[in-house]
Amino acid sequence: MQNSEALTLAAALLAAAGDLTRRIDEGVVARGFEGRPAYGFAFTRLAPDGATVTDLAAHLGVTKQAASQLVEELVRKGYAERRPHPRDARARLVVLTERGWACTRAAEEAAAEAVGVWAESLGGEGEMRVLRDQLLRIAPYGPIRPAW
Amino acid sequence: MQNSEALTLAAALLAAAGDLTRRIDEGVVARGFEGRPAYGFAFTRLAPDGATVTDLAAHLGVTKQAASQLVEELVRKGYAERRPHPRDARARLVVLTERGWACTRAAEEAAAEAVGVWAESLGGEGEMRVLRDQLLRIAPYGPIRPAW
DNA sequence: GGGAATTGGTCAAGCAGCTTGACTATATAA
DNA sequence: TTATATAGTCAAGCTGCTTGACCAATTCCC
Repeated sequence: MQNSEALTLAAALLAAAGDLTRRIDEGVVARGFEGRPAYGFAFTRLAPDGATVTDLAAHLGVTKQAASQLVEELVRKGYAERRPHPRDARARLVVLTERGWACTRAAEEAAAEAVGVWAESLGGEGEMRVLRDQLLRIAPYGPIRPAW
Repeated sequence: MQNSEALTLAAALLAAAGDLTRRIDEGVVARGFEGRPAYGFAFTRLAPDGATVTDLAAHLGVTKQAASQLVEELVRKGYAERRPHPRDARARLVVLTERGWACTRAAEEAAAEAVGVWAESLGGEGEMRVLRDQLLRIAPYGPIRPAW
């Protein structure tokens, strides 16, 4: 692959990521939730059993101070709540509220909708799975932080 | 594709884009240039024949004020210069200097290097071309702005 | 056990990079 | 000609992040 092609790939990746992020955010807003793009990706970490601020920071690729501010925002808007951590009195377990779950489902729906549009461009869902598997092999657990 | 899978795809896309952006930026710095990630993507627009501030703003997905500040930065660092536009006295054509071309090549090299690492994970360059073509079909001319 | 080092979380201040708003100069349309 | 649109810049403001300092709880290790 030529050098210039590689930079084109990077640009395409960023354009696609930006497009998807925007579509998901718009979809969430259209479903009656107020939010910013980071919410959806925070939810994916909080969803199963909750997470600490430090976990969330690592997942999003920001400092724990920034993650703490995000959690404060989520709590203020009623999407999450802080509970004492069962095994560590320093830590607090951040879990989704019912409204948080609803917003999570909205984000997932919006994501599915956006991906559906893409599937048409690519000619089917099979291709989407291929794309997803390729991406997951590239950056399986990387922090989700595509900002410039 | 299930809704939760779609959100996973989005996360993987963002993680991959973030990983690549970081690698390219580090590679450019390692080659002796000071810069931030936006530079490389500005260069891809300026490279062929130059561009106006407004062109650049559209390409990056920011306001023309932000693009103007970026150009000011590029000029100050010796990567670009402003010339009178041949057919429009309001506009100014921003073109790369020799140092700007050198930095562009460094960015392309860094991108190729980063993509090379990926190619190993995916099992070959052919797969990378598939990935690139898929992404280009998804967001062919979208603005390059993956921030949250 | 007990002191040192580590870790989880928050408060405070600062800043980079973007935005909106206002304005000038040139170009285009009526 | 007059009015409207476009290219660019200046100025101010704000959002979301960072670094630095700090306290409380935990873990390490002798």
